[in-house]
Amino acid sequence: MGVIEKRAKHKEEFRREILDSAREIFINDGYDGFSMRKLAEKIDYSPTTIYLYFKNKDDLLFAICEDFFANFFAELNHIRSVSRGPIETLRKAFLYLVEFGLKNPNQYKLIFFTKSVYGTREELVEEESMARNTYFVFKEIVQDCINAGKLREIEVDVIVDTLSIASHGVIAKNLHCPNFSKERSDIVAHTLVDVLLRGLQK
Amino acid sequence: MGVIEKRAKHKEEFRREILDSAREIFINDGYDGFSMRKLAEKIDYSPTTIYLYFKNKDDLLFAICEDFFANFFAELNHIRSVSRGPIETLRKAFLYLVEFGLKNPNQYKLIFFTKSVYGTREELVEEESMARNTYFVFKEIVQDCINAGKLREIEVDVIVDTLSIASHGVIAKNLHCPNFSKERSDIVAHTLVDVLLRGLQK
DNA sequence: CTGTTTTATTAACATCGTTAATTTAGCAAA
DNA sequence: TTTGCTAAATTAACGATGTTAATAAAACAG
Repeated sequence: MGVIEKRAKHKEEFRREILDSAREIFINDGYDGFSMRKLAEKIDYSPTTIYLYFKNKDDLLFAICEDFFANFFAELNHIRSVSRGPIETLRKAFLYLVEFGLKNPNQYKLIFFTKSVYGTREELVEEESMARNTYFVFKEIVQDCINAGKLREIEVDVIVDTLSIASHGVIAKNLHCPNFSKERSDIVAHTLVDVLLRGLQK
Repeated sequence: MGVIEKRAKHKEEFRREILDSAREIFINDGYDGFSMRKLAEKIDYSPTTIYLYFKNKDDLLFAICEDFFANFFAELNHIRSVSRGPIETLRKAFLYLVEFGLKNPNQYKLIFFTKSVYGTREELVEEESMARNTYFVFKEIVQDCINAGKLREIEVDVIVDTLSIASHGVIAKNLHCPNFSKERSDIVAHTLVDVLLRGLQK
């Protein structure tokens, strides 16, 4: 790209381009491997230019997380609208998260393990964000199962936590044991889901 | 400590002192928060002195991991020698790991989530290390249960993985949700252990 | 006391995130 | 077209990082 055309871009469009390049580096090289200078070189601008569009490195990570949760949020609503019962909804919702993690372990790690992007749960709930919206929908999906009398009467948040524990564990294992094959990851994950849901049902 | 006495120390003793200080910083400030200069200031030596005892930052982390696995290894052997059946051994062994994680989440994170200190499983198995020894003992404990006919006939490594998945998940959850209380962490962890072991038994 | 080895330090290099000061381009009004 | 303003981008720099090279100081063996 020539020097002259640099000015032609609109702000939002360019911001998106930066974000997409940033995500690539973050995913490939991890949080530590990412650097503003590396990103600058990739988009062919000077490092300081990035600061005109993002506050700092963590602001870039935050934007990437919000992107993810926006997609997850939409997917949860879609699943909810097409599936035929609360348990089926829950199973699909949970499997979507795990399968995303298995397909994109580095991104999963980036979002859930690298930094406490959204702070404590209280802080998460206080401030408006796509992560907050997603948390509420997931909780509602579990609550629907309880209301329909399909689950043993366990505190909603405990169930949500148990499921996210399982998901986090699968991906953590996947990340820590690189020669844990794709197929067995899938098998273990599905087995875990079945066991958990059966264990939770009446 | 005065300047003159610095020479009085023996190599091994000093190395141990550095390591203990390093662990404190690693645990309190995380992998990123740790710096050679910070450690140097803490032990009241110049940064480069550390390089006489450790190859680099990651070598310090490696030594800390080996320390942990040495303890874990000894504990597993002890549990094995005092418990009365293979299933009880497995339950205790697994609970020891999870409870260590709940008591020392930052250290657990440091060891299992921060870096791939030991590489792939093949690499882990190839090179002699306390982590390698620990892995083999844990696997043996599971194998003992299978040999005693106490478990459904599932591949040993799958069971080992499933258990470590659960453990990793509990700690990951604990780290990511700071106001996940100690009590509920314990409850969820123990529930998970029971469910898993019951699900695995015939 | 001398020579060698061990231990520690100072200085420096390359890289990082980030800020301040400055230049350049685009555009509207005179 | 020229003037002035604003937005966009850059250069230079600061402080901090991991790490290496060169050097000084202490400990010790002969």
